[in-house]
Amino acid sequence: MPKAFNFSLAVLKWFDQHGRKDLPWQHNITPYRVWVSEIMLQQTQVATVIPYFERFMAQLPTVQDLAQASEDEVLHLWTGLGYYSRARNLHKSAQIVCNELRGEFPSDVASLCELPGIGRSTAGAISAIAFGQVAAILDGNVKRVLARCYAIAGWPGKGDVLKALWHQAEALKPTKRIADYTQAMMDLGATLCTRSKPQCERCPLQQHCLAYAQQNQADYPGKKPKKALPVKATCMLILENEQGELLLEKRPNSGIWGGLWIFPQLETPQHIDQHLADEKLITLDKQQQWPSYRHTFSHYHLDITPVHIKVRAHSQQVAERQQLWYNRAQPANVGLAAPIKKLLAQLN
DNA sequence: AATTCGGGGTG
DNA sequence: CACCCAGAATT
Repeated sequence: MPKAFNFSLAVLKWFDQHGRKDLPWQHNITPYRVWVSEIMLQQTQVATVIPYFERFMAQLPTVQDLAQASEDEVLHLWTGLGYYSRARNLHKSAQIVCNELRGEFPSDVASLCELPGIGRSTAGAISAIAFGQVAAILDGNVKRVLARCYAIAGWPGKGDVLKALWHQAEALKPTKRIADYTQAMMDLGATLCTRSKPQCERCPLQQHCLAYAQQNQADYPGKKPKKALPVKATCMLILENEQGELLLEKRPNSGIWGGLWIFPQLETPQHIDQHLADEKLITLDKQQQWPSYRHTFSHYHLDITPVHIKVRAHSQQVAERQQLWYNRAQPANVGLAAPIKKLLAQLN
C-alpha cells in the first residue's frame, strides 16, 4: 500500500531547498512589516515592490509612525506603485490599530478582514505569516497552482470557480509550518508554476498535477471571457465638389482618430439634409448610399454607412473649422483614419 | 455578480 | 499592443 500523497509536505520540502528566503519582508518579521508588504504586493510584482518597501520602512518604521504621518506623506511614499486606495486604507488601518486596538494587530482572519484594505486572502497571509495561525490564502499564484493541480476550469472571477479554489486552499493547508507553507505556495506560483512556460520538470507536484497529466497547463486558470464588443453606428458623408474634391474634417487630438482627418460624421442618414443646409452646401445630384460595413476597434465595433453626395460649396469657411477639400490627384499631406483610406480607395 | 482602481512587466 | 500581476471595495 503506497503512502498517500501529502500535498503540503511535498510543497514544504521543495520550499526548504528552493524557496525564496531573502525578500526584505522575510527578515525581522513583525506584523507591521508583513502587513505593509502584503498590501504593497496586491496586484503588484515582487521586483516592483522591493524598493518601495525599503523606502517605506526607512521612513515609517512602526505602525505608530504610519498612524501619525499625514496622508500626503503616505501617498508620496506610494507614488508610482499604483492603486492609491491601498495607501489610504493602509493609513486608516494604522490609525485604527493605534487608536482603537492599543497598537495591537488582530491575529485572526475575521478580525483582520475588518480593517480597510484587507480582504480574505491578505488576512490569511498576515495571520499565517505573522502569527502562525492556520489560515489559507488565495492570491494569483495560489490560484494558478491549484487550478492546474486539480484541473479547476473556468475564470476565477466567476463565483463558483473562486469557491472551488478556496475550498482546495482551505483543505490543503497544513497545521504545522503554516508560515513557510504560505510562502512556499506563493514561491511555487511565482517561480515554477508561472503563467507561461511553467517549469514542470522541477515541480514537486508534477506527479499529481492533472494539468500536467493532460499537458494543458496553459488552460488554467481560465481566462476572463472577452465581452462582446458594443456596436456603434455612424454615417459618413462623402461630399464631392465640382472639382472632384472631397470634404475632410480634422479630429481633435484626444479621442478616437486623434488628429486624423475623416469624412464628416452624422449619427444617421436622416440628418443629412439639415447638415448640408448648415454647411451651406447645395446638392447637385442624387445621394448615393453605399453599402454599410463594419470597422472594429479594440473596444467597440463601428458600423459605417457611407453616403456619396455631389455638392456645390458656397462659402469658404473651411480654414477655421479645420476642414479641407481633399484633392485625390494632389493629396494633402495629412493623416487619414483607416476607414477613410478604405473609402477613398473605393472612389476610384 | 460585475466593475473599478492603476502602474509596470512581458511575450 | 494585449494581457497579466502577492485583490479589495464598490455598485
